[in-house]
Amino acid sequence: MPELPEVEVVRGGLVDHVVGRRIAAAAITGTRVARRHEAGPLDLAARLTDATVLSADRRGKYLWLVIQTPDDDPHALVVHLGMSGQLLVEEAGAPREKHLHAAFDFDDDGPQLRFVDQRTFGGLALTELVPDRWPGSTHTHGVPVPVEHIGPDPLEPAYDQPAVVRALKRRHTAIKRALLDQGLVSGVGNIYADEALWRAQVNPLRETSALTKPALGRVLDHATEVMREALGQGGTSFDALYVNINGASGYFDRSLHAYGREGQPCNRCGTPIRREAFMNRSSHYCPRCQPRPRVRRAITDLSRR
DNA sequence: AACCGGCCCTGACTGC
DNA sequence: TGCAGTCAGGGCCGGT
Repeated sequence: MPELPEVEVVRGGLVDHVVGRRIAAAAITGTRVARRHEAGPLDLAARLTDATVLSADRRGKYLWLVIQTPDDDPHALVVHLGMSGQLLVEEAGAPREKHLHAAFDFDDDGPQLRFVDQRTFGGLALTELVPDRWPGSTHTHGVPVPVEHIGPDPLEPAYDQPAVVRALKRRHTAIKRALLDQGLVSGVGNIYADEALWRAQVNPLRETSALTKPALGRVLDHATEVMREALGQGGTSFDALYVNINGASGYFDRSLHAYGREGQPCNRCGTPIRREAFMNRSSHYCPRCQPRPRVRRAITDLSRR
């Protein structure tokens, strides 16, 4: 499941293998992959033809190629990998993958760029670039319109952790839901949210406004740290012609303390890790190190009156 | 306005 | 063996 570290690995692959090349032909299969491109798949393919890739950029889990056509301003080809999306760099003659949705040929006759996605939660869209509203932004071409509402991720200079802590203090929602809200801080998905909360010893259901600012800071510090560690390991595991999202699989095996460990002993205290349904997902936590919040007194009192 | 739940999608797995 | 049901979850959308 691509979260920030996996998407960053893919971005690095695009920098190495795609940036600087000119698209000669784009083939989009079906309509679902381009559902966020309002003008449809044929328009998307047509407008990418003869476009030169200027850069590969990322914020959180959003990835985009800045492309330049001869008679237009730079635009963004936004790529979201969703749950199962992959970008592959392969020879044009390579067998078609079962869930191949898009293929790009380049005018240097080098390898193709392909978008493969089994579950098509991901997709492609060509959008305008707008100035980034966050101070300290390093996105020199701006950000795509669909990324405007996405908060900076912890690995970019525009990330302002004290500001995020202040925003969390004003929220009245569970800390895990807040971590998964990409508008506040981006890049954290279900796996790293569970890991960060385990490391910080905070229950996923704790109210953000009820946590102290130092505790909120610790949660964010751990989220940042766990993603940095995953990136450090994931970045070593793809070869030259294969830009893969699965760089973190080895990391999962060795380093996860909470996610996917239901019933196994907590690595701090030995208590079996518990899994609970939350937001149509699962939360994994140690019931001893991360005790459930007490009854929400204010809400309970109100309901009794 | 903030918050929350439902939905999309397909392959792997489980239980009868 | 086959088949129905469940699970995985990022992001968007609509209801409260």
